[in-house]
Amino acid sequence: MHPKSDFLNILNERGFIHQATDFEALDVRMAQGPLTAYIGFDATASSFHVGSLVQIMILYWLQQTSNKPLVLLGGGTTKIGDPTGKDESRKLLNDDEIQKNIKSLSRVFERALTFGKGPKEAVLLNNAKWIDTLNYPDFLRDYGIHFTINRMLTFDSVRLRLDREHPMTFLEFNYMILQAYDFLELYKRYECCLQIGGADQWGNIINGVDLVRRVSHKTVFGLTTPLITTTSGAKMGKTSQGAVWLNADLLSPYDYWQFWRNTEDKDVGRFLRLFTILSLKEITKLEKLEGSEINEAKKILADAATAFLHGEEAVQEARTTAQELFENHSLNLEEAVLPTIVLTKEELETGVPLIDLLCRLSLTNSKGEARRLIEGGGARLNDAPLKDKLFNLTIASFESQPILKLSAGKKRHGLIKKR
RNA sequence: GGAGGGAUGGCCGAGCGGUCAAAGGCAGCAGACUGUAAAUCUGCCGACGAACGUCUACGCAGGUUCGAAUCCUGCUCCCUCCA
Repeated sequence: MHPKSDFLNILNERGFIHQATDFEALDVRMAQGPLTAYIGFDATASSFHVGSLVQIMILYWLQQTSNKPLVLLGGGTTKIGDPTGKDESRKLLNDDEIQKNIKSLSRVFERALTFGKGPKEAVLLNNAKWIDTLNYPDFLRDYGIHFTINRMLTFDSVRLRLDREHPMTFLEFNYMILQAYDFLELYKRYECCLQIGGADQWGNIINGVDLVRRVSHKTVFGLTTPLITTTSGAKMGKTSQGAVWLNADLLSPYDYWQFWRNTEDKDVGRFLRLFTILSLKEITKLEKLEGSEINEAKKILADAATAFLHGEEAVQEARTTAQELFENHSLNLEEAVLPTIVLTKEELETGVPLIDLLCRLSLTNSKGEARRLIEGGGARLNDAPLKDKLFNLTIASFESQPILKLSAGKKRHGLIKKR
């Protein structure tokens, strides 16, 4: 497969393509000149996590290849709840929560995309704008007529539920119609003729393609990306501390950097292609590294992925801290970007239990967990294992240094300062 | 409307009056080995407490019992069959 258009060529080389409605025709169209494409996102949480990063990268590449990306945040559709891939309906969010989520979600695009009114500038949209004002009977007459139940029942999102004998409400059943309508609306407003989404969105996407053809008699396209898992088959990005969030207030750039640094060997090449904007030439070179040398590639992956999201400055901080922490074992505690707590004089006089410190630094989620960590030998103060679960931190510990490092295991660390 | 089956910890799934904070698996955490990898082995894996322990938890609300995830009643939701 050798696509003629820059965009599809890049996507193809980097492993972004799973399925397309008419790949050849789309390629011809894209080779002719810029086009407008959209990706829709749910507003069910206040931040994206790494699972959505593939789509964000694609928006970036769209813009880099002179196409116009539309970012659609589903203020309207989130109220319905996408049943795709779920066995049970989600609890519904109210308008307030959705509004807040949209605001918080949209920040992620600031660094990846340039927004504006120009031909290749991105536009951020909220489908509540057209969905909230729909009139039920009119909508049914104008668009309901284009959907048959027979066909709707064959879509995975519906069929799997039915097969498993799980209930699907009429509300959820309508989701695909509304997503199809989004595509039509964007076609009319922006001449958007390509929708991209994850592999699970295929059904929703082809419904949109069909609707545009039926209503406007135009051919538009759909393209899906593969579901990204690690080589071990696990879905990417969950830890005991929660999901790998993209917003810095939920996951610090340092932790984000660490996430990529800890990539499995076998995933490095694939992830470099997908989640960084490094040239393929460079990636090919990095992929050839073997044995422990592949760690260099992992660092570059972490740098590049973090830079894309959080900027160069955050990378420097994260990398310096990581290097001192893991390689030189000489952490400059003054400048390290680790979670930090500051203890008052009074606290140090009475003494602060080690267990509390672990919790306050979010190294453990409960006191019991902290206790177990200590018992298991995973707690360290300035790299010295601390097996006394009743240990009390007092001013005495600060005698030789002003800042202490507290660790849970070899990878998670926090700092303790005194006022 | 009638008859029957079901709802268990983040997920899957056993338990069917005491020995149940609930088998087993997955996920997660820590230790060992390594390369901040994988695989493997070991330990941990509801909350609080130094600890005897206390509290919360087997859909919800009551009840029987010395004692209930387990029995009874009502309710909610799901499934199957009949109308």
